[in-house]
Amino acid sequence: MTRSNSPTCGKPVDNPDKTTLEQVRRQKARRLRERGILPYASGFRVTDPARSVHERYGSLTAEALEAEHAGTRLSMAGRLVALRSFGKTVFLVLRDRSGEIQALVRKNDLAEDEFGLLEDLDLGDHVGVTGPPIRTRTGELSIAARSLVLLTKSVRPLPLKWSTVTDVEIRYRQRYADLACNPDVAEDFMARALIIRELRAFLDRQGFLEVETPMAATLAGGAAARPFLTHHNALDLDLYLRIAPELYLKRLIVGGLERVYEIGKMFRNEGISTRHNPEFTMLEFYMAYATYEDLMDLTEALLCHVDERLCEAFPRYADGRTFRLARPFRRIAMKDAVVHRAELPAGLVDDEEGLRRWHVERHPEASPADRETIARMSHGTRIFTLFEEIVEPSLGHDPVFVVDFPLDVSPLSRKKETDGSLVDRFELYIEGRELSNAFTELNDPDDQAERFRAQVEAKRRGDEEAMDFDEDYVRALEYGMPPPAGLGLGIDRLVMLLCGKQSIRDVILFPLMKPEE
RNA sequence: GGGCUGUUAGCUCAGUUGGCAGAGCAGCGGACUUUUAAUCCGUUGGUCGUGGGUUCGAGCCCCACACGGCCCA
Repeated sequence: MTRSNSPTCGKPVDNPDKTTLEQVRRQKARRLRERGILPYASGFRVTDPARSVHERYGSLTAEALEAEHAGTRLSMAGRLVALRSFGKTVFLVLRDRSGEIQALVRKNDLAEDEFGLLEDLDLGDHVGVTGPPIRTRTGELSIAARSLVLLTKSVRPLPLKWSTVTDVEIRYRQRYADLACNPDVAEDFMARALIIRELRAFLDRQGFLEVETPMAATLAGGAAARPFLTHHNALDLDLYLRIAPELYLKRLIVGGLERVYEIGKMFRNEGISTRHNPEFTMLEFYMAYATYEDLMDLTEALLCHVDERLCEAFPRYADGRTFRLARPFRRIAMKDAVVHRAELPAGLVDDEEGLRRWHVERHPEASPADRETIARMSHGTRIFTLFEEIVEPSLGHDPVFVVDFPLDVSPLSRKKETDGSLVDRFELYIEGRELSNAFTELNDPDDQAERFRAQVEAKRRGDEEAMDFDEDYVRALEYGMPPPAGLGLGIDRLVMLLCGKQSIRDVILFPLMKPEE
């Protein structure tokens, strides 16, 4: 037989003829074919998923079921996850996407050849049963099988009993096996879907329009990151995969859409870690006539709404949390936080030369090249760096808005009217990790052009994450952008946070893995 | 990129000083018409991640590589 090698799954497709367990299952499939039973059937009318059987009959006694439902014919299909045989009575447990239900199979209730099917069933097969709801002697709600059909033979064994798949390498490379063996994992992804659904619901109610902007374009802007390069053959054109939708969404604000959002994949050509996957999902929204302060309020409301819905549907995610989403979230100014946390002498934070010396002296063990980098950074970049070094690790568990970022690290944000070295921007930290980044948008085309020129200069000096000059974007600003504020929020990190996952790979169905071999 | 660490049966894992490759579950054969990880009797199953090296002898020691995990940059 032939099998294709998928790129994410190099070796697991070993030679099936080498494992006895598979040979046995294939042998059973052959036997069934010889008896005229197809091991891979087509279709089955399911009218009663596991959960609905429990919901409808779970409160009825054995006597009530016997008296009122002896003639009821339920129909359910699922994966066989347990089989207990007593010779002429066999208990099956079937799992579908809604839950599990037991089927009681008695020899006397079935046609002769149908009962014989059990000989050739294995854990992992998909089967369909029909029959009335009953309660067994030990009180378990079950379907008393009047018919039993094999729908799909599983020729590769899954661990469905004592053990399960825990090896993360198998879990991420063969997510299908992970999902089939670990119902909690399926629930994690239902939670992810719910979170995204509720983000949309909240924004839709606020009058935002969901839009889609290009994933492949000739410029990669809107964030500091290295892009992936791809190629359009017909146009013989190099294209970048997007690193952020920001500049497109703001073009739509120029166009008058006023409130827009996009949820989609971003691609950043960087390393892999428990918090980074090269492709990830981000929400960005932009709102005309709003400021970053308005967005802090909106963000609090958004996150509290989503979390409330999540915990209603899946209460287990509220257990064991170390943070609390209680409004209003704490707000601190970046410079104040650095001064306070680093216990800087009065005035030093505004003394460019003095702060440089202080910063260099903080790193006596640094290599000459690193000391040179530290010495050369701009004053604003230095304050931002000191924030990351000194303040970030001590932010605590609860949500904190860090506000008033240096201009030098914010090429797209509007300058503060009271202090041109700062911008109207915040980042939201929860559990000490950055979750969201937002600012009042720069809508002055000349200022924007100047910031792009600074980025181009930084790129020329070797900063691979600096942006290119986006002339079309500046042209858009020249038409006039109603003053907006905008926010970006990492969906994967939000799901990690709300669902208590330590690795981004636990919230991405198919995380990037190196090919095996 | 650096440090530490893991890879043994389908799954989860033991494996002593370097001396015949182990367990539970799954599987296979048998008993059993109300079980809940059913039970009982019997039993099969291995390229010890890959490739070298040391040794009379390597799952174990050494080197390289592959793929993971954790920490750091």
